[in-house]
This record gives sequence, C-alpha cells and structure tokens, in this order.
Amino acid sequence: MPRQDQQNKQIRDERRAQILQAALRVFARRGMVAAKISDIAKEAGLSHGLVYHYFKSKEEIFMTLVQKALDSSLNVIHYAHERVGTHLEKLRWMTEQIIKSIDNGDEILLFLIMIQASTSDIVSEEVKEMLTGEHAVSPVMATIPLIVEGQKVGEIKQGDPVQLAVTYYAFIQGLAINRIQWEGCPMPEANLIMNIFKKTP
Amino acid sequence: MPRQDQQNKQIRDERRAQILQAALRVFARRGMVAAKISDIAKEAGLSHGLVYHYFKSKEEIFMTLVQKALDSSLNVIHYAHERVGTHLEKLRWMTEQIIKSIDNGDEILLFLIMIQASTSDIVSEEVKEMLTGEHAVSPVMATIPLIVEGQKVGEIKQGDPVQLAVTYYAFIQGLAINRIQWEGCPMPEANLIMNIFKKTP
DNA sequence: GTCTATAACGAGATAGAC
DNA sequence: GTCTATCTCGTTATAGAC
Repeated sequence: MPRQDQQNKQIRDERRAQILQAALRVFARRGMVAAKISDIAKEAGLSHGLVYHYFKSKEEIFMTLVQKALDSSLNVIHYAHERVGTHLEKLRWMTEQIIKSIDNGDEILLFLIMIQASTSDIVSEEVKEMLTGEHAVSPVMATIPLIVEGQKVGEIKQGDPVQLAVTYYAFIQGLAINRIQWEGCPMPEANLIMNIFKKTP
Repeated sequence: MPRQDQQNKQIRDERRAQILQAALRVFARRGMVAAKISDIAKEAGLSHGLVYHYFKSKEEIFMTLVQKALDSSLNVIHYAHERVGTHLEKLRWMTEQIIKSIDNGDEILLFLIMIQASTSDIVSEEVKEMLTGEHAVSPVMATIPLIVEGQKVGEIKQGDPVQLAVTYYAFIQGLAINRIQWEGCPMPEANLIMNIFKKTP
C-alpha cells in the first residue's frame, strides 16, 4: 500500500470517528429526527456536505451508533461471564462497570441511543431487526444464563429468571435516564441494585 | 347560557380531548418532532386543519400533555400521603398504583412523554420551566417527605433520602421503558421495588 | 365547527468546484 | 478530501369556502 493511501486511510478513519462522536452527542439529546445533519457537522467542526461523503444518510449514521451501543452492552456481559468468582460477584462487577459508564463521559449517551431505538416507532426496519430480529441477542437474553446458573447453586433467589433480568435492566435504563434528567444526581451503589437478586429473609 | 352554546361547548371539549388523546399516542411513540400534525389528525379521525382550530401549535399540544403527565404523577403521590397506614405501606400502595398504570392502557404513554420532555434538548423553555423551573415540583421532591418520615420512625433504612427517591424513580421510569420495549414483559411485584427502602440485615 | 387548498419554510441529499 | 450552492420535497401553519 503506497504511502499516500495510508495517510488517506488514516484521515478517513479519523473523520468517520469524528462524525460518529458528534452524531452521538446530537442524536442522544435531540433524537434521530430532530437532529439535523448541520448540527452534527457543526459539532464535528466540518461541513454539511462532508458528512454525506462519509455516510450515505442520516439513517445510516444512526444505525451505526445503535450497533455500537448494542455491541458495547453485550461486551460488558461477555466480560462478566469470563470473570472468576461467584455468579453474584460477576453480576456485581458488571453492575459496577455499567454504573461507571453511566456516571461519566459520553458513554451514557449510548444508553440513550439504545432507548430511543427501542422505544420509538420511527426507526427503520433494519434497526428493528438488529434489536428484536430473528437472531438478535438482547442484553436481557445474554444475562439470563448468568442468573440461571446463580439460581442453580443457590446464590440467587428463585423465580422467573426472565423477570429478574427484565427488572435488572429496567433499573439500569432508569438510572441512565435519571442521570440525564439531573446531572450530578447521586448514583446508587451497585450493592443496592444487587438486592434484586438476593434472597429476602 | 343559551342552549346552543352549551352544545357547542360540549363539542369543543370533546374535540379537544379527542385530539389530546390522539396526540398522546403519536407523540409517545414518534417523539415531539417526528410526530406530524397529520398523524395526530388521522389518529383522532378528523382533519388536519381542525387541529389548528383547537390548538395554536404542535408545541402547545405537547406542552398540555407534559402538564397532564406531571399532574398525574404528582396526584398519586398526594393520595399516597393521605392514606392511612405506615409510611412504608403508603409507598407500597403508591408503587402498586404506578405499576398498574404502567401495565395497562394509555397511561404508560404519559411516562414516555415525561421522559421525552425531561431528556430532550428540543423542548421549549416553557416546558423546561414546568419541569425544572423555580417553583416546579418534581415527583422526586414530592416523595422525599414520605421517605424522611419513614426514616424517622425507623421503617425505612437510613441514608440520603434524595438518593433513595432518585433510585426509586429510576426504577419506575425504567419499568415504563422496558414495558414499551417488550410489550407483555413480566412486571415485578411492588414488593420487589420496596426492597430499595428496607433495611438489609 | 369543519374541511380543502395553499403559502412559506426548512432540512435531507446531491453536484460540482477547488 | 473538503467545501458551497442548489434541488427537491414534506411539513407547519394559515386562509377561506361550506
């Protein structure tokens, strides 16, 4: 690969990342429809037209971000599975990671993107497919094995594991929403959330 | 008041309610910006132009709904205060009511409106004022006295009451989101949520 | 009170210059 | 690779007929 091409590739990768970063901020706070390409361009510090050089459409940018958000949430579950310790400890570690990501920086915006994508009617069929399609894997589904295993060995209280997982993610998403509504609101300890899984005497 | 005028007033009240009901459905699922006046008109079964006969703008419709959502959430807290029983029982009753309203009908859509209004940048200053203005009362704030009283008499675990309230509403909002994402998802018992307030031995 | 027709405007997407 | 100018279309909001 000629030297010039490598430099070009680097520029292209940079610009793409730059646009995605800007789009994340704009989409998360304004929503897919209200977000204007010119908003994204301005946030990224480049021209309106250039955005279309790197992405086919606004929809494509949004889809890319939804994919990123989904990957990110599945990743932390994956790492939790691989940790050493009890199932409850794995879940606690995962919860701590999630709270951290809600608590600082732009990572929380990925939650908002996910919530928008999964509660809104306006998303394209492709996005819906990613979230609820035939071979789509949702965070809830990916977490269930961990819960079931924990129940088998008696670390986690009995009951429908699906309901436990749903409740857990309801909590997580609610925290992200709350954090946006009230920046600097006090975040609960991971332990408080873990009470969901513990036996009540 | 002449007979004719009374009939007219009734028609006007009906139409207004009809439009608001339709707007609630459309706004909740598409968002304030993506929702088209023609969508609302179609859902309400009347013409595009008539909507503007009853409301000055799309913004005004949205604002009216935000106010309704806010009133509704404060009302249930108010009733909880007035009930007989321990503070924990009041909170449990309130939680049951909220879960019921999330679980069926269009009431859940009011939660979505509130969440949209409070997480989005696109809402007008007037709406922001309603939610976070000088003499605005948020559900979190309205619930804190109940928690503080419960802590005084030892029914509720110690700790920052603001944090407890935030956590509680995070949970509630998360449940509403979850319910939209997955219609028919299993809803947790009110008791599960009450664990937030209970002392952990 | 209700409708249809239309004015006015803004935003997504493209073309083509540099 | 980057920008500005422009095309095009859909939507809000209004005007005026019934």
